[in-house]
Amino acid sequence: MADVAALAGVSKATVSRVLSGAPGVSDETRTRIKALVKELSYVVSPDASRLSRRANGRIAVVMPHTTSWFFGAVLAGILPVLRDAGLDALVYQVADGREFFADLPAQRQVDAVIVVAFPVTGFERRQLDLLGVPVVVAGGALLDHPNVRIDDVAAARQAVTHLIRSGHDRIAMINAAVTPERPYSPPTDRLQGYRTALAGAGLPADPDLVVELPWSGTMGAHAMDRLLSLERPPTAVFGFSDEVAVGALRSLRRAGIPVPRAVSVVGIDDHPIAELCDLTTVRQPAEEQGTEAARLALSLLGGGDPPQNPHVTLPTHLVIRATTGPLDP
Amino acid sequence: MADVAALAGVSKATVSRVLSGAPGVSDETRTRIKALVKELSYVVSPDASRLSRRANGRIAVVMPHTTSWFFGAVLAGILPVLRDAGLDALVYQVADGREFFADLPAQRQVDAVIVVAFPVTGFERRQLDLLGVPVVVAGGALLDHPNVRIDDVAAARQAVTHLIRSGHDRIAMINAAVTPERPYSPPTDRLQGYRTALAGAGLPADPDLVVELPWSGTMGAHAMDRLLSLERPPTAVFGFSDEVAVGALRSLRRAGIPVPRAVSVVGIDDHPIAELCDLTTVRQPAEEQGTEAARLALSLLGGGDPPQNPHVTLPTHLVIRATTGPLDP
DNA sequence: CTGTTAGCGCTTTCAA
DNA sequence: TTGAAAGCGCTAACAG
Repeated sequence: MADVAALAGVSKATVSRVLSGAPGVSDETRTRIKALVKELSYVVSPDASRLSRRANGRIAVVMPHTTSWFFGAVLAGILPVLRDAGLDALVYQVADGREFFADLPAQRQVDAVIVVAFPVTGFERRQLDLLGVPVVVAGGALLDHPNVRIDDVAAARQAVTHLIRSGHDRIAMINAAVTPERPYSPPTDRLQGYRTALAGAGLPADPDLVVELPWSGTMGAHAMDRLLSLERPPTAVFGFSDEVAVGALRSLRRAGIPVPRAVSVVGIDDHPIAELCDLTTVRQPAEEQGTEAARLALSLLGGGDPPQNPHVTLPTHLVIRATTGPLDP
Repeated sequence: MADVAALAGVSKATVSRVLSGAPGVSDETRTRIKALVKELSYVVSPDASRLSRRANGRIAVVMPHTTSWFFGAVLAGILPVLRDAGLDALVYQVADGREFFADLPAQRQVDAVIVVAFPVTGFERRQLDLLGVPVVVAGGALLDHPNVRIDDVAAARQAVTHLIRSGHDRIAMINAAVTPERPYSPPTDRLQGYRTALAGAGLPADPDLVVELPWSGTMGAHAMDRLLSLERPPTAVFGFSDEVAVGALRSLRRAGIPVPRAVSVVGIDDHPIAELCDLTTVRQPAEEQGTEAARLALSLLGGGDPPQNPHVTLPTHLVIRATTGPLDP
C-alpha cells in the first residue's frame, strides 16, 4: 500500500480510505487512486486490515464429517451467506471431537462459530465458551444458543401417521443408537414421535419392533434383517433417515419381499437417494438450515439487536413416493 | 502478550520465544512463562503472528459445490492433512464460477489453492495465477499443475469390459453432457474408455446407444427412459457415475424390467448409494484423492524439493454386486 | 479533503 | 540468556 501511495503522491491514509470506500476523499483523487490500484492489481492484505481493525472476518464451521449429504447441504447453505457478507469460512471437521475442542485452533481467528448437527459434550461446551464468540447451531440445539433445526418429533409423527393411515398396525422403527456421552437428540426425538403417533392411533407399542443399531452405511439393512427374523415381522418400517430406509429396502429386495405390497418403508430427509429409490419420506430442508444459521450468526455479529427469534424451527413435510401403500390383501 | 510479559516480568520477545518454541531461553524462565500462559489461558493471535512472519497459514479449497458425495469425501480427505500441518482451510464454493475468480477473496490470504474437480476456464486460470501461490488439483487436471486423479479412460474400460465378459454385446452408455466452455474431462475420457473397450472386443459402436444429458439428479432415469424407447434397447448400461446408474435402475424398476436378468447396469464411484442399491461399480478413491492433493500442496509449501511425482493417478477397481450378470436366456 | 501519528499483536534482528 | 527497537501492512483518530 505504501507503494501505491508513493506512486499516487498521497499518503497511505488516503489510499486506505479509497480502498475501504470511506468518505472524505475528493472524487478526483479517488478515481486517480482507483485507476492506479487497478493497474497495479493491488489488494489490501486482509490480515493486516483485520489486525488493525480488531475483527477477523472469519467464521468457523464445525461439523462431525463432511461426507454425508446432510452436512454437505448445510455447508452449501452457509457458504453463500457468509460470502455475501464478506466473511470467510474456516471449516473444521471434528472427526471424534478431539483436536478442535482440545486445541481450539479457531481461537482468536473467528468472530463466530456455527456448529452443525454436532452433539456437544459438557467439556466441549466449556471449550466453546472459551472462544468467547457467539455460537449458533444448525441442525440441533445446544443450551440456549441460537439455533435452526427441524422438529424431529413432528417429523417422525408425520412419517408414522402416514403409515397408520395406509392401514398398517405393525409398524417398526429402525433407529440410530445414541451413546450417553454424545447427547445427540434426533434419535430420541424421532423415537418419541414414533411412539406418540402409535399411541395417538391406539396402537400397541411392541418393543420388538424397535431396532437400534450404531450408525453405519448398511445399518438399515442389518436392522431390517433382524426385523424379518421376527416371528411376526412388521408390515411397515419407519427408518431414522433415508439412508437407513434404503438399507432396509435392500434387505427386502434381497429377500424377495415386494414393496410396498408386503412391506411399506418410509424415511426422513428427502436425501437425493430417496428420489432415485422412489422412497417415501419426510423432507427436511437441509440447505435452508445452513442458510438460516448463517444469517443468525451474522445478526449476532452485527452488534445490532439480537435476532427476533433466535430459535428457528423449519417445517418438514411428507413426500409420498412408491415405497408406501396399503397392504395387498 | 504484553500482559503476559508484564506479569512474568520479562519482555514480549521472551514470551514470543517461549511460545514459538524458539531456543535461547533458560529452562527456568521457559517453564515459568509456560505456567503463566496456561493459567491465563493465553494464546497468540494467529493474525498478528502471521502478519509479522509473512505467511498466512491457510489454504483455499475451491469446489463447485459441497453437496455431492464426491466433494464431501475429497474435503474429508483434505481437512485432516491440513489440520495436522497446522494449517486452516478456507473453503470456497464456486457455484457458477463467478465470485471466487472475479473477486479473488482468497488473495493474500492463502499459501496455496486446492482446486477440487473444477473445470477451469481460461479466464479463471489466469485469475488463479494472479493469486501467486501454488495450485494443486484433486480429481482433475489443469495445465501441468500438480494433481491427483484417477484414470477415467481406464475406469470406464473396466466397467464396460466387465459387461462384455458377461456376454453383452448391446451396451449403452449414459453420459454427462459437457459444455465447450467448461472443459470437464471425465465425460470425454469415460466415453473414450467405453469406445475403446467395445472396439477391443470387436463390437460395433451404435451411436443410438450413447445418451448424453446435462447433469441432474434424475438424469440417469430420463436417459434410461430414452434407451428403453429404442427399437432394440440395450441389454447392459454403463452409467457415467453411480448416481446416474441408480437413476437408470429406477426406470428399469418402474418399467418392471428385471435386473440383471434382462438388463445389467454398472456405474463408477462406489458411492455409498451403490452398496445400498447392490450396484456393480468401479470404485474410485475419493477421500484419498483429497489426502494426496493436500499432501502435494504441503510439499509445495515446504519450500523444500518439489514432490517426487507431481501427477498422481490413483487406481480404480471393479466392485461386483448384483446389478450385472449374464443375460437370462 | 488530506496528511501525520499512533498503534493492532506479534516476530526478529541487534545489542547488552 | 534476555531486552530494546524496528517493523509486518493496514486503520483510525486528530490535526491541518
